[in-house]
Amino acid sequence: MPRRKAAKARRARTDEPAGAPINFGPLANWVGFNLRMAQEATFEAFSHLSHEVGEKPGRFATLTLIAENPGISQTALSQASGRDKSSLTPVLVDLVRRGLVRRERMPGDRRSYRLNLTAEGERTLAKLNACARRHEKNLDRIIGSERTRFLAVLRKIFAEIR
Amino acid sequence: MPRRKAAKARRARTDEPAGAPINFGPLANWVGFNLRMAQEATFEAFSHLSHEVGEKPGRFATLTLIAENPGISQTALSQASGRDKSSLTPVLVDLVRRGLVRRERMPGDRRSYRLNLTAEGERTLAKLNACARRHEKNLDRIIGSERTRFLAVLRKIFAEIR
DNA sequence: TATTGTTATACTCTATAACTATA
DNA sequence: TATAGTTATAGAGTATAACAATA
Repeated sequence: MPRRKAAKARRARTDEPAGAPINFGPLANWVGFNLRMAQEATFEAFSHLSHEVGEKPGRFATLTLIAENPGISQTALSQASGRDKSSLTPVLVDLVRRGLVRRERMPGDRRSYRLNLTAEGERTLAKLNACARRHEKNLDRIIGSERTRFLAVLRKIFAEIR
Repeated sequence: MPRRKAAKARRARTDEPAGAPINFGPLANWVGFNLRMAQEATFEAFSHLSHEVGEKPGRFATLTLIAENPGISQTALSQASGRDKSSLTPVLVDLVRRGLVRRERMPGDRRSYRLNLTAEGERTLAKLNACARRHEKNLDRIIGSERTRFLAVLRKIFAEIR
């Protein structure tokens, strides 16, 4: 798990009594840098939770997108997640093999598949949603009353940064 | 560049006239998800700028940490960046080969090196800092008056999330 | 014995290009 | 010709474990 180290580094900056005081210089004041640190730490925390229910964190978005867009094609799914379709192939092979996703030929166009969750897939997604709720609760505890404003800024950045 | 695709996906959600309206379901309201989307988009934007000056975005933090902590050892540097020391070896080999970093044996302890920027390293860091300033200006334009509060929340998340 | 840095190796995630089978 | 999905392959970035040199 690549995230263990990151956790240790974070602790080094917070818990550590002394040792070697590292200077982050201008980095410490840059939004980009802090955005990255916060995101990595957050992702790592969610990773832990999802591994507890036996899933990789990356599966969450895939399962959600299939659940919310029943019958979606692999190409549409890859576009929605911003990844090349070839990156999706092994993910779907795994999800189908484990019985979480059902893949059927489109009736009208036999080149494409339509994707749906199986009952097992729904159960797994429910478990991941429970993780996400726990995770969000932790974040809410930290963010407090800023939540709405904070979320609005994140969305604005995503929509407008080039 | 893995980031091209992400850019396309973002555009798909914003510019696109129609096509296939993708449902993001509960994902759209989760802080964790939005944090990730914002960070990926931001990192991609900085990537472009740093490639324009012929550097990888990841070199920025490494060069800054060396500049701000002259004579730092590889182990200390790896801890500061939250990566294993073995991950740093190829990075430093590259930076030394390109004449950006000077590596000298510690006088007192001949196991370790002390790292410093060369004049060329300083120049490259200056160029990357210029990128970062441009990048921050873009972010500031988007974030507006929220900046201080937004930054405070990011730092709080990084410090407290587990 | 413990620590610093390197090497060997592997894993994850991603991409591009060439391919197959349809259309 | 064009599109949906797969395969082959590669690259970036990370990790662990074993090692050599030094402490």
